[in-house]
Amino acid sequence: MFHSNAKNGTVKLQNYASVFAALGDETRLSLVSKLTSGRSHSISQLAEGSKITRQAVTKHLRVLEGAGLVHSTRNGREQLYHLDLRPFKDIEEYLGFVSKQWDQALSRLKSFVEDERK
Amino acid sequence: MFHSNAKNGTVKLQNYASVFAALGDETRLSLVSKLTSGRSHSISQLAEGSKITRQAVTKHLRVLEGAGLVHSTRNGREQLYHLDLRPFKDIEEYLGFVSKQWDQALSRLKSFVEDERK
DNA sequence: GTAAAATGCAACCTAAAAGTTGCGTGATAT
DNA sequence: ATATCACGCAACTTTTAGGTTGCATTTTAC
Repeated sequence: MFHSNAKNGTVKLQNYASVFAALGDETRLSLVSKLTSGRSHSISQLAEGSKITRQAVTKHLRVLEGAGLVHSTRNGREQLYHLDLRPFKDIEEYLGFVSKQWDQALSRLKSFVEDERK
Repeated sequence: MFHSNAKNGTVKLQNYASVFAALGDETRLSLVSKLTSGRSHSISQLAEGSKITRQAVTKHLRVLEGAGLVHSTRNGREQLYHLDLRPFKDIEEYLGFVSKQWDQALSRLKSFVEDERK
């Protein structure tokens, strides 16, 4: 199954799935929420106050990075993570597409029923 | 972490996570895509042509149902599934919220830098 | 009334996800 | 120079996800 997005790039369902899956975890959602501050955050910053270990946070960040939701750069001994909005926009668009399909299908069904009544 | 949506209901991050997680699987995404036709589909209908067993499809449908993305009704010996757009709208809104936070944070940072230069 | 269809349920298997501990290695502050 | 900070990596454990097979139950078609 395929679907073309705004920039006319063809995106496989698989790509969407990996982005959704990356966001499908409370810990990662709260990491994302911390990263919306605009600034880059180091792993230690992102891990402090957390109930899980720094190493576990690292794993989550790599899942997010694998889905393209964040990128990282090194600065001395720190690894800095920041958001990339593009995949967010992509799935937002996909969700809009699903809604649109559904709405159109419903209105087709509705007019079909109305035609049947005549 | 909390976030209020359009209908002023307070939604926990956990709820979003379960919706994202439900969509974070290729098989379930293609089930959703089948269900956008507007009509209800039975489990057997949804399973035919699939590489996995009918029982596995049932499990996926229950994950979707658990996240509120689909609902089911019984009709004789058939179990019919149909989409519910609300959770789709919810996470679409959440994604918009994240983008907005990020954009605002960036513009604050930008004006901060500009102030520093004066 | 019997066979076939549609489903539910339980037990089981396997692989992956989520998390831990332990240790090693560069950067940095003092 | 030497602690200490920030991190990477590897091994390991536990839990969950995804999938299967087998069988029972309820509808429905003929």
